[in-house]
Amino acid sequence: MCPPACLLDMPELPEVEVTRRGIEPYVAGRRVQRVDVRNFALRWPVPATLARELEQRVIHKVERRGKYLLFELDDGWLIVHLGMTGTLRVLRNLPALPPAARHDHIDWIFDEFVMRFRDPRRFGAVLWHPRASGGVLEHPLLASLGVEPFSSAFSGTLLHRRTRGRTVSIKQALMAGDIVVGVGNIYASESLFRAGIRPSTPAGRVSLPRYELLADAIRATLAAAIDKGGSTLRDFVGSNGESGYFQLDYFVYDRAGLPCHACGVPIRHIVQGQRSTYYCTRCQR
DNA sequence: AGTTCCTCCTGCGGGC
DNA sequence: TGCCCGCAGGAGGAAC
Repeated sequence: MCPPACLLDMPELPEVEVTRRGIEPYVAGRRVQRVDVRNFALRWPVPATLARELEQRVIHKVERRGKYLLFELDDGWLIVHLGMTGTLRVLRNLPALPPAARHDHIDWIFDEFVMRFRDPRRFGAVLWHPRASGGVLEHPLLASLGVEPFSSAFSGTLLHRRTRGRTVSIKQALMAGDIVVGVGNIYASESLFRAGIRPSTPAGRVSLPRYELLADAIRATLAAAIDKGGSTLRDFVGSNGESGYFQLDYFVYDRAGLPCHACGVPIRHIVQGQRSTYYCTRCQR
């Protein structure tokens, strides 16, 4: 069972979006003075040229695609994925800048603040995509991603169409990221509860009306999490080294054996694709 | 093409 | 108290 502290360290789309909103006002339009890479061994090696590409260059804006953060510069994009335990923080109190701790792998040093990447488990990634290689969405990691859940392209119809003939469970199909992005392990369980769909149902056997409910449930779940994060945004951008991640009151996630908030039946825990799933045996059929 | 399995890494908790 | 072991997880990539 995942201990509570672990839950605070799992960035899904809402956490990534809240991070983007937290740092964008600081870095947009600002010039990177220096880049300090202390550990190049993330999920993929940090490019040896990272400092050379970024130093003395201006970051124009910060966008998000799925769970990837995209920092646009003149000559290319800095791509950051937070993995499981990654955080990006803005440290403004330079005279009292905390010394880099064991898992503080990269600092981007600006005139008036430092942006620091911490990632204890190093499942995160920090990459560079030169403009000469095309738009950032052509990057191999981004090119085949599914649609954004808040875009007009995302709908029950899309979920229905893209799952015809698929035998994989609906929960695993949601998490795969090739149909819709940003629905990780926690919010997959939560969204399926809201939609009243059993996570083990083969994706190809979920009806269109139920997919319409699911699309709404996914948007509602993610939006609620982003709102919650927005209300605690100040905790993200501070001078201390705390995580700052937020946590919704989950309907089912990590609540094995506890009563369903809707009907009181104990929440069940199963494993799908080596990942924990939680659901209500009465509310989800 | 679709599905399943493996892998990276560290912190935490259980068992002794 | 301390040590060893096993597990969790995002998601790409290999193997069917």
